[in-house]
Parts: sequence; C-alpha cells; structure tokens
Amino acid sequence: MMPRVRFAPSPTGYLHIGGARTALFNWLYARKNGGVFVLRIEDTDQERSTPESVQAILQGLQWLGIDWDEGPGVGGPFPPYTQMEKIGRYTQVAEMLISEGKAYRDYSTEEELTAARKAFAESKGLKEGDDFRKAGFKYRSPWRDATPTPEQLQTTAVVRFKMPDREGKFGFDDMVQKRIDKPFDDFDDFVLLRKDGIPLYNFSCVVDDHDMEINLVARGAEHVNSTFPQLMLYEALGWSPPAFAHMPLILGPDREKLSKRRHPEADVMLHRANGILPNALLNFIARLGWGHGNDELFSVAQLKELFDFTAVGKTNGVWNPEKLSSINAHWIKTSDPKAIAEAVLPFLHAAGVPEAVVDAKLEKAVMGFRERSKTLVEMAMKVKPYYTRGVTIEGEAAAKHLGLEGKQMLGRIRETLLGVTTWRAADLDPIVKVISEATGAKMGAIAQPLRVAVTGGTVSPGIGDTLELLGREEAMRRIDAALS
RNA sequence: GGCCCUGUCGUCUAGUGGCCUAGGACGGAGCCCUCUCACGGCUCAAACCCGGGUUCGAAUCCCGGCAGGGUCACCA
Repeated sequence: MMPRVRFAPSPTGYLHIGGARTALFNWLYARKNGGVFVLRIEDTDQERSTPESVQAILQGLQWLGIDWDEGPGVGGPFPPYTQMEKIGRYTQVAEMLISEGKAYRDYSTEEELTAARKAFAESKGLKEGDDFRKAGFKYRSPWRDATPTPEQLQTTAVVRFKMPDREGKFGFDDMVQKRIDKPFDDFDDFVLLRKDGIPLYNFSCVVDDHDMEINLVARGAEHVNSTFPQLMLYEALGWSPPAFAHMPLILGPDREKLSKRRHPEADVMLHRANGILPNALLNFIARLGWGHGNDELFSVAQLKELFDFTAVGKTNGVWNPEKLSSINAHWIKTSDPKAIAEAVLPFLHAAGVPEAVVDAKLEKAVMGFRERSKTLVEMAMKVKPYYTRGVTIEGEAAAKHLGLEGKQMLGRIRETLLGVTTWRAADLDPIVKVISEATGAKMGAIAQPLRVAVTGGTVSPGIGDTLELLGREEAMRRIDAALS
C-alpha cells in the first residue's frame, strides 16, 4: 500500500523545531517508500491563526527543502487543504453522528460548565488558583440523552461525541510507542463542534485524515492521549483508522517541551539567521530521537535512504546547541564551495559588503575559511576584511609583531614580494621559507609580521592563501601602510 | 492528582541474556601536526536511577520504589 502521510501544522506563529522534525520524518518516510507527503493547514483556532503564520510555515519548510506533494500552492485530489475552507464538511459529518445517536447537541452554557467544573474541583478539595483539571472532572451533560425541543434547535449548541459506556481497556499498536492501552472510564464526551460551528482538533483531524486517505499519522508524542478519542470517532463513523507513529518530544535546556514561549531556539528561522545550513539543521533534528548505528553525519539523500520509524526511540531529547554547531561546521567544510559561497553571500551583504558576488574570489575565501567557521555568520565576519580597502591593525597584534624587528622583517619581505611575478598561493607560500633560510629567522618571525600587516590580526589562513585572496595590489598597499 | 510514556557518560545515542573491561558522537582535559588560527590525528576523564527477583549468567526479562516528561479545554 502506498504510504500517504501528512504534516498538519496550525498557523499560530513561525515554524517551530518540533513541527519541522515531524514534517521531516513524514517527508523522509514518504520519499523513502514512494509515498505522498501532504501538507494541511489546521487553522480552526480562529483566535490565534493568521495568514502570516501560514506563509511563515510554508517559507520555513521551503528553506529546509521539504516539499509537499499535496497541499497549499500545489493542490491535490482531496481539496481543500485548509480546514476553514471545509467547514460544511465537518457540519455534515457531525449531523450524521447526531442522527445516528452517536453525538448530541449540548445546550449547556459555558458558564454552567465552568461552574460545574469548579464545584467538582472544590468538592475534591482543590482551591481557587489550583489547576482544576487535576480533579479529574468528567462532564455529564443533561442533554446527553434529552430530546431538544424545536425552540432549542433554533439556538446554538456545541456538539459532543457520545463516548460509549464500556468496561475495560482499549488501545492501539503504535509504530514507535508499540502497544498503548487506556481504560475506557478515562474518557469524556468531548466536543466535536463549537457553538459557532467550527470543529475542534480531535474531530477535524479525523475527518481530514480520512478524507485525504492518510494511512499513517506520524506526530509528536503529545498527541498519544488524543489518539484514543480519535479512535472512538473512527469506530463510530465506520472508518478504518490509519496507523500511528508518535515521536518523542524535543525538550529545551530546562527539560520541558520545546515551546515558542520559553525557548527562542524553537524558531527554525532563527537558525537560518544564525548561519546554520538547512541540511545541518535537518541532520541535527533527525538525530534527536532517531539513530542509525554509530553514525552521526547524514546528508538529506542518506536520510531519505535510511530513515525508518522503527528506528525512532521513545525517549525525549534535549536540545544541544554545541552538537548543532559541530554538525553545521562539518557541512560547511565538506559541502561544495560554490554552494557555501551562495549561502554565505546574504550574510556578507548584511555585514556591509554589498558588492560581494559569487565569483572566484568568494569561492577562494570560502576555501580559506570553511575549516575555520562554525556558522555562516562567522564566515562572513572573517571574509569581510578581504573585501575592504586597507585594514585596521589591532593594537596588541602590532605591539607584538610590528615592533622594530618586525618592521625590518616586513621591509625585507616587501622587497621579495616585489619580485614575485605570479601572485598565487603556491608561489607565495615558499617565500617565508626562503627568507627563513636566508636570514636564519624562524618561520613564525616572518609570517606573523606579514600576517598582521595584511590582515590586521594574528589569525588567518595560510599566508600564501591569505595573500592570494587579498590580491597583489591590496596586499602591497597594506604592507606599505604598515611600514609607514 | 488520574491516566499514558520514559529512565546507559553533562547531552544525543549503540546495545534486544554471555561478544560489555559498556562502544560512538558533541562538549571537557592533554599531546602531536604547524608560519598564526583552525582542520586533522592520538590519549584521558565521564554512564547502565535504586532495590528485589528470574537465570549458570542481566544494561538487556519480571516486580516494586524513585525520578523525569506528556496529557487531562467550546487550543492544536
């Protein structure tokens, strides 16, 4: 059977890391198994959903390189892919359930419900300010088995699912969590449709997954508990449920579920701004919860080949910025330099080098700094001085390497450099050694004054590469400036 | 609090009864390489939550504690 999986974010903000990983695993699974990856927008929370968030999520996925086969922008055989555009469908399904006695209109007011919840909580000894959910309140609406009068039918009501009264437990086999069971008496008559006719998650999710012929629902483990009412809904509707895979959560440094509220690193685009490569982020989040033997580094192509839900663990993972950084460093130094040049370009522009373009010089700069940069931001900062005219020399570096002796040496180097005909690293590198042999000076006593003169500091790639990158004209200009 | 899930170095993990003197990676310490900084190479420190069973033998199976997380809405 061809897998049909989906990622169904609710557009209440940027794409967050947990969502990105859910999308990634679904996408990898579809790509590996020749399946279809569906993107669905769950915007039934009218309070918090915004069109800007939809765009932010789409852009986040695009940046990561996660493409969808059906959904916003691309369409598909089961439209619409945005829940608010198919309200009529949910109403229709709800009506069907009501007519079959599997759901009912509840005319209780919100105030009555709140009061009942509060009274129950207080009877359990909870006080004002406590979390009333702890009381284990289950609402038994007086309308559960009542027949509404014609007048009532004219007024609005929520629609509740009539949870069957049964003994014992029921459960399901999860591809990640294995068997999970729960006692029946744990469940409540949950709300299908709000008073305004807009469906709630547990309902719209089931209707859509069915309508879109989703056969594997892979989502975060925070949803395992909602799987039970959803399963009851499938049964009541006579629909066959999909398979499930509930992935472990990603935790913040404080060990709590990574949330937009408390954890800035939850924002996918923050990592882009920080100079993280998309494939590095993908590599990192894939390893949070999923593993393949002792391997750590995976290209997207390898991920597509190796990923499997059976290798996803059950333990939550803590966000580890150092590991991300190290994985990013790996992909910076091993990716095609031209691709890195393209990636670093916007950062270079932002750093104040608007004239930079992807050319031979930038690629050379990338080669010079790719082993020295953990992020694109860092690389841009390091590359920038090679694009300016002249350079400011750090006081400490000058004091250490451009004293009387240093300047004398620099003068000698200058004379030698004047005779160089081809300004290439291969020709420039040996000069340090030649002078060392001629004068008896240590290589460091030669390279460092030169390095400080042309870069302004004590740190740079090999001296030959540094000079070549600068170009003859600029290098000589800086040497002259240091000498004067 | 009820219910559900989890518990191997600080972190991510390998490990599915003997291959474990518990392996890898990040981070940490040190050494080597070296014109600087990096990269790279090598070495070291660092873990089976606790207690009972089962077994000739347990990180691996069972039970009980403890700890952590999730969830209990007219949010998703």
